[in-house]
Amino acid sequence: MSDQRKLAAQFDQLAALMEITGANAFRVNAAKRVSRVLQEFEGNLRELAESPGGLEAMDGIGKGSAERIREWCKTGRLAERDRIAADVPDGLIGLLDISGLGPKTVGRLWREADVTDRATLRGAINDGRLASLPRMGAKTIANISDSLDFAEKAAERTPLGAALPLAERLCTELADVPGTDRIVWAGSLRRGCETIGDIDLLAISTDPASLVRAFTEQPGVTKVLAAGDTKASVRLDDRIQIDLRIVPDHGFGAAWLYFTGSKEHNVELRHRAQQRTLRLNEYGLFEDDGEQTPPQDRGVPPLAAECETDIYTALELPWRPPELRESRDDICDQPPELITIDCIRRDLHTHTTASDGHLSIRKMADEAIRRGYDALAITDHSRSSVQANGLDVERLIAHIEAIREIDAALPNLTLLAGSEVDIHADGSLDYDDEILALLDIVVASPHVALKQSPDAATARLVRAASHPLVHIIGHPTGRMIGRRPGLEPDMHAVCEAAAEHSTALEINANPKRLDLRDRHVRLALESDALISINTDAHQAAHFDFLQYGVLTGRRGGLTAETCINAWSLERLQAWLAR
DNA sequence: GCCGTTTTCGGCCCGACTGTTTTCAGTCG
Repeated sequence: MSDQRKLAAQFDQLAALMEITGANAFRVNAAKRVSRVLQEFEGNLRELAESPGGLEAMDGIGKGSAERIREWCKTGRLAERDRIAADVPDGLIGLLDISGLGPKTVGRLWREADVTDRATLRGAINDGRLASLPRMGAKTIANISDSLDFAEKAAERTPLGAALPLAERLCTELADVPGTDRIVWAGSLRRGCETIGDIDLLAISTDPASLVRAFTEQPGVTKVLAAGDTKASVRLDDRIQIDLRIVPDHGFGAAWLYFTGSKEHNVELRHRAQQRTLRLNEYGLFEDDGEQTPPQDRGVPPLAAECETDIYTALELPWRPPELRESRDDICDQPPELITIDCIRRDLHTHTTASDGHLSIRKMADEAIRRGYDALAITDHSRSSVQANGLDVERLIAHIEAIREIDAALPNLTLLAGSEVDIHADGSLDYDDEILALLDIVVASPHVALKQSPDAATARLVRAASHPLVHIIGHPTGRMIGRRPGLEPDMHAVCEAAAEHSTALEINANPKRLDLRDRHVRLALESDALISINTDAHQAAHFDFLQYGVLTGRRGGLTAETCINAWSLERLQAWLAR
């Protein structure tokens, strides 16, 4: 793990420990913010720590945190974290992840019921210790017990690739409930995050009670967490939480903005409103008349509420696409014209039965035609990928001929004969140059030695990206979301090398990969490197992964101009032949 | 702890829902 990721985890622990011990909430927030900043940071933390004022120049890092970061670089420890951790059991931090348990309750459970982790919490529920505490009624205890079960079953966040189809299905079904005029998703799903904590739905309805009833009584609901007039929450299949909010139609934009977040983006917008003596909440943007009671409860008409654009405009800001509403995004910057799924004209990384795909060349080509693509690259695995039935030179040459033959028979689709060539641990490639020269397109990808050191990974990817016959670096880090971290190269160096040699970096759209990830796309664009969004399809349905790759690209600020899949075919072919 | 076009102190987003208590604290997003 990189320095900053390790240190971010330390700051996260520090924040949790501070919360449990009742530290000032603003100090806790500051520590959480430092953790976020560090997770986003790409670069050499130790170098930055040594340059005077370097750390302090980062938003959210002040004098105190800068000192702590320097301390960690020197000693490998955060003394303040260690000091608090000496008094507080480790297992308490894990209790904060249990829905319904906040820092106050966890602190009480520890001090008053000797709870130190999930196991002792279960024990305290079973032996009645919890019930003896004040403000611990039967319902509260039952809820804690349920949440404890749930936390053990659904430990992981839901991948974008599972959450998006689920949200689409729920919206389609709930749209049929009488009185429902509109229903959409918001939250991290709308922002296109690679994993989703819970799904947020937002609806306009003339009959909220019916909608809430349909929502809480739908098949698969294993727990109703809340069911009010405007808000309901359920757990579905003991797997994921779904929140539903119902708002009046005239305030839809304000609500959609609010529930899309991110939290940090909302805070910034509110702050901007305050500077203008305005007040922003989920009901709209109002004049701030100094009254305590919320304006919507006093019949005060909002200055803007109906659509998101109105609110941004009233705050003298450009509208921002949801994918660019993270803490790293400056609300004042003019967002670029982001790429859309309609811009994509072709897939440049796919597999057939020649290696580990499920369909023939012809069937893959038919699918590409069905989707309106102008070209398709067939890029089966190279010889080292034995587990994937990689092609030796003889098979590859025959495969190239087969691809060219089918290409000749297809007037409306250009088939590109390619290969997904393994990048060896040292950065050399799995075929000799004279073989690579026979191909229309070369996608070079790391598949093995994914635990090598950052320095070795950097050298490996820089070497591959600098190879004159390589067009695209496929899934550059080899990470699998939630399963393996993959390579952790110096991405600046990789992007610089890619830009210098006009090699494109892939956003692999498979939702298990999303590699490049969003922040790496940003780095690539800052270096003027090209991007390619590909699905790595092994069967027809995999072409649908495209949407996840596009979302990831958008989160990185990608435009059609920089994405080779959106170029005209002539431009692409000139670039391939360069 | 961080920050600044009310800048070195004083403020830091704001509302819904639940459970338990009876006016509100805690949690969540």
